[in-house]
Amino acid sequence: MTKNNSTSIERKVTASDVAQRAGVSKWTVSRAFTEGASISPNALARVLKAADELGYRPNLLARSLSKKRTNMVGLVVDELDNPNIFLVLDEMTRQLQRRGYMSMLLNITAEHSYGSALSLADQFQVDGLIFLGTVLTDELVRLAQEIRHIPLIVMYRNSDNPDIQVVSTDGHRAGREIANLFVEQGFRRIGYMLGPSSESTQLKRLDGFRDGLGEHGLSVCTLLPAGHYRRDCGFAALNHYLDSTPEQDRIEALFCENDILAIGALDALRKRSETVQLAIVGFDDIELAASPSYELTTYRQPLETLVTEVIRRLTGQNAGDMRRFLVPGKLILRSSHLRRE
Amino acid sequence: MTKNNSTSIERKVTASDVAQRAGVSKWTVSRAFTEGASISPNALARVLKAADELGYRPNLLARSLSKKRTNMVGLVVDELDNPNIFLVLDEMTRQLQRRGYMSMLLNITAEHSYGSALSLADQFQVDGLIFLGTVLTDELVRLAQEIRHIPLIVMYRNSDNPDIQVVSTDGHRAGREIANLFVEQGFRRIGYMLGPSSESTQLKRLDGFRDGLGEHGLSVCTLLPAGHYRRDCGFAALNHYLDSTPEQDRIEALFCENDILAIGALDALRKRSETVQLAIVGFDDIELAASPSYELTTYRQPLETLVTEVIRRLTGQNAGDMRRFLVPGKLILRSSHLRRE
DNA sequence: CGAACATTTGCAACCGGGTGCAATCATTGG
DNA sequence: CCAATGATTGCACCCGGTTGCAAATGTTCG
Repeated sequence: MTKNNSTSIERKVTASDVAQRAGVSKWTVSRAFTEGASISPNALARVLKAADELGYRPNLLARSLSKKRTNMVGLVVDELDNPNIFLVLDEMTRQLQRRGYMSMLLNITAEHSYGSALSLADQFQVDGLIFLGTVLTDELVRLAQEIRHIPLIVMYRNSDNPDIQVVSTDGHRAGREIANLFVEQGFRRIGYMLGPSSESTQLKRLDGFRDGLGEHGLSVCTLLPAGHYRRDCGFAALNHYLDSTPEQDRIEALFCENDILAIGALDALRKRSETVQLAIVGFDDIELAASPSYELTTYRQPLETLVTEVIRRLTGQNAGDMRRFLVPGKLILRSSHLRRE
Repeated sequence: MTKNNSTSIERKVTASDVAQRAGVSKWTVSRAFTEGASISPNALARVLKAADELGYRPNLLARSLSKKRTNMVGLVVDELDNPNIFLVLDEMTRQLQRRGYMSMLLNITAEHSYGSALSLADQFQVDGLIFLGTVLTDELVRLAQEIRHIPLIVMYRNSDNPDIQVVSTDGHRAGREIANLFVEQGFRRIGYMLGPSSESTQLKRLDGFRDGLGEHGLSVCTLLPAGHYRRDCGFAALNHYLDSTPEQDRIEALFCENDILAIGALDALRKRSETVQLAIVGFDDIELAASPSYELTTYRQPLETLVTEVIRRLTGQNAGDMRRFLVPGKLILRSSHLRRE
């Protein structure tokens, strides 16, 4: 972009300014910046030259006013303390930007901000709402639907609401794979640590885990509720269990609903004075899982595939009419699932 | 909001619709939604009633077109893998939302996306750019300045560019405090692990650390460059140092530029077969620092204060003309800074 | 060379609100 | 009771683009 030394402190350059300089009408300028519009090569060149000299960039808000689309999407987030969300945000914002979309972060961590956050998104005319690992309460869904018809997509979770598209890892299948892993290791007394219950039901991991164990005549013998997806909650949950369960009654293996809980659980094992035999598997494969402090066996979700699919749906290219898009992830074997020596 | 059962699939409700229903002109509707506008209590009530019945919400994009402000701010982020950014994003988006601002996430992780990301922000007419723990390269600053005059604020870093406001923890002071801590513990051979060098110079932690040691006749005897703020980089950096340094020559204490590096360093200690005597201190106080696996002594930045100040400046209430706002943080003592038994 | 068709380009109107001013209405007071 | 004063309200026009249509220009071919 050529340096504009005369009027850089002035107001924004508009299409009319460019038009005047290029000797065309402002409508022609508009066409120059519209893909596939009817414009002569000559006019196009003159407009682009003038635009470059003036440092012109179209005002997307004005454009959005007449077009129906704003190219802004709301990313609804409620667990900014779960490290997994980082990976997702990174990939998602990057792919969105590459396609000219702007990501608006909607933080609904504070309970009372449900309504105000969605209302704000509505007023800013977002093209769609993407729920990233968000607890989809009925209240939240109801509020989202009050916004004029835009795609509502939940990623990393499931939902039975017919108005919400689901793009997620196949939690049921993942649960079964992990059940098989434990069975192969010869464990028989097996537990499951779950997060916020409303959320757990949307993940289907527990269902698959139960079914998988069932196929071998086993069942989940202990459920450890952790309350939130936070390391300290996982820590406390397992600690409490160990405190209140005599050694001979304890589970031998534990599947934690996600990595941050599993890491809390591993911390609990480390912290105790006695040595506890307990195999642990997590979910997500966050960076820390690879740490030599944890060596966590876990299940990696196909992030890039999921994000791509979310954006396809967002831009209305949803092939077929499948409301749900479920893909398998990949088991990442480290050492935490092994019987300890 | 009253259920609107007749036209919920229709286009958006506009001010004119509300006006018609309330029996006033659309300008009166506009006034009803403008703080401090001149409108009779009677008209206000009628408009609000009609608006509620129709589910009307003003179109903020249209409003932005005539007003000068958009109430959208760009959050520029480039290290979505440093856990500390979570805390910041959470606090920042929450405070912004509370004031009716929308946060646009600008991910500039991929080098080539510098320009396109900022250009996008420009076209969306953001009211300001906040650099959250971002490497402020000259190139980035130049691009940002090409946008028409809006506040540019860097948080968590320093900058000498006169056009950029700085809101940050006093890194120099923090470095001195940590130097004193090590000196009190009786350490004499002391090292420092730094991240990307361009960034390190903006933090001033090393300068303060050096000065602090200098006051006791000591100096930083080893610099460990980690390349990036990532756990595996911290891990590799310390590992490499230990591999290449005979035991008697090694440092006794190490200040890592942030927690995630420190955690990598602690992982390196854990992973080694021999026991290494090395006290470690980090910076940020991320959640994981409290883990019993790490017990990391660290330095907590006054997040809420910083965010509040950023928003004050963003909204143009910058009292006085101080370009820099530097506040002290707080040393959090755990056990990693102690001489190991 | 001129009719028939294809490309370009300009124009009025519009997207959904906001601004400044003038017209209208309601009070107040002489 | 009527003029002066202040509070409300309506209106034309603007913000910076886009759309649909018609006029203008260019091209093809009998």
